[in-house]
Amino acid sequence: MDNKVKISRIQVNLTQQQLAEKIGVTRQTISLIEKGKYNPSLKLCLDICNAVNKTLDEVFWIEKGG
Amino acid sequence: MDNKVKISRIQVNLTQQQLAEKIGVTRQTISLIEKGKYNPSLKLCLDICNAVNKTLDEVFWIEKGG
DNA sequence: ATAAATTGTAACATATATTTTACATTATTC
DNA sequence: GAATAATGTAAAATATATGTTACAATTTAT
Repeated sequence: MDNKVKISRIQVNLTQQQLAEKIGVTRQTISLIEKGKYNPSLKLCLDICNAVNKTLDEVFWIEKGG
Repeated sequence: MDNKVKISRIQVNLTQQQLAEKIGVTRQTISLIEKGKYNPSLKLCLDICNAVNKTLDEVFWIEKGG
């Protein structure tokens, strides 16, 4: 479950805490998603995208092999 | 929770049942997602995209007002 | 119009995302 | 290097996605 949440978050200068609050979710949830240990809901993905000004593809799409 | 699963599925000539089997999920799950009554997991979204040859943005991204 | 296929939906069971609380570790600032 | 902020992580509780079974409604083909 790889993604680009962490890099996207840093690009808009948000801490996990701040992003979490902005979205209305727990800091732990953000942390686990960034670590790839959660399988987040679509709604949460969309909220994250919104907060970091990117689209789903930009944050959660992983190009398949080479 | 609007999306384009139904139209995407029809474009590749799959029934809900067939899509469900291809993904390894229940027909009901597909039905409810198409109806916008579920908030699917990212993994499931990715599986669906895979099955219908589209990206996350193409299937699950909703342009905001405008 | 009838039969068959496809889809909608409901109740209950199960798996798992998310919360809460709490503490340990790592990075940052002074 | 000490203090502070930021992050990683764990256990237990809760919310909710998904499975199972079953049946109704709708669509498609004959």
